[in-house]
Amino acid sequence: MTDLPWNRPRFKNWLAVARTSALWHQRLAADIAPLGLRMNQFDIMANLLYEPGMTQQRLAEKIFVGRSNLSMSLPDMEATGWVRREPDAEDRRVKRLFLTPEGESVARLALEAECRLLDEMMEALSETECNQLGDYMRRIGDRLRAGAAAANDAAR
Amino acid sequence: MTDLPWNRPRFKNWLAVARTSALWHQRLAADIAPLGLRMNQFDIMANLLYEPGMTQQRLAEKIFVGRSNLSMSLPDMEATGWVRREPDAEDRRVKRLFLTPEGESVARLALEAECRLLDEMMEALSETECNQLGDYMRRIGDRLRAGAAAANDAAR
DNA sequence: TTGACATTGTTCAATTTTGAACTTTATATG
DNA sequence: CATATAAAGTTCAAAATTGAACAATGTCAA
Repeated sequence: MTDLPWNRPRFKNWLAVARTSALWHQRLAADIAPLGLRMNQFDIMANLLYEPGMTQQRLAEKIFVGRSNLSMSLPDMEATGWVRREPDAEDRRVKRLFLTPEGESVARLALEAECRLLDEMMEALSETECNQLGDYMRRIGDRLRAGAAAANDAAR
Repeated sequence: MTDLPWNRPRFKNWLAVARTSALWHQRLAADIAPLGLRMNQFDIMANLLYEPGMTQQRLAEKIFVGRSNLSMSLPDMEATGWVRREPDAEDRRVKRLFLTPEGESVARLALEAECRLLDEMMEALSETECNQLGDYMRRIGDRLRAGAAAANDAAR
């Protein structure tokens, strides 16, 4: 492969994925900013709304961030009154994370904003196409995770 | 909308897009790290390989980053010997960006790594499906851009 | 039980990223 | 022409993010 990959189908098509995701990230960030939320915080809160009681460790993995990131940002969110951390009864190392009522209502507002954006952009696809899109991305994601695990094993 | 959106098709499917993109970002970052490249630098160099002579302004837009970001990182990359900046003849405000020969060879290596990763993960899709994926994402991207433009006009 | 190892979360300094103010140059309008 | 406004790039301090070292707790095998 000495010539450039921009006309390879896989490359070109994935570029559309990467670009559109980045654009979406930017738009969503703008849409939730009025709520006083940054993307990082939104990720945290949406995950806690979906799965209350998460561990910091688990949350960090889900949002692709280091553990220290949460150690830095959670105290702020706790001070703001959005998040509550309570020590686990069984394992005294772990802290379990919950949204406060105020945190939950902010999270719901942000999710509504996300849904509005989603509705706007997903108008471009039929429901069938939308489902196909999800299917394709899940399949690719599975491959990626398998590859990451293999690379991990090799490094071990 | 008082109940949670996780079982809405649009939400669920887009979540797969967001998650898989993030995972891909992480894997690619790991794969190019041995070349001494960070993702930000890779984005810069790949774009300059594709379109030499870009303006800093234009490059910043393409990689979704502020102008100051480039003002900070380009001098480093120039010092490393990967990038060259030359003043535009017609407009003395702009600097045009080029890869040096060494920069180009690093960029090509990184692109090869990206192609390997792409081949690995795109095995999950047939060529038709891969093209559909690109098509869907381009259509969504168009919608997003239209919406962003509208929001911009409204703010004006 | 002990000792080695793994896991969870924190700390802290270093790196990266950002946004606002600024300089310089170009463009448009009266 | 003169003046106002816009655009390109830089600077700088503030904010966000990271990774490595660390403390505390849990696990497992001998």
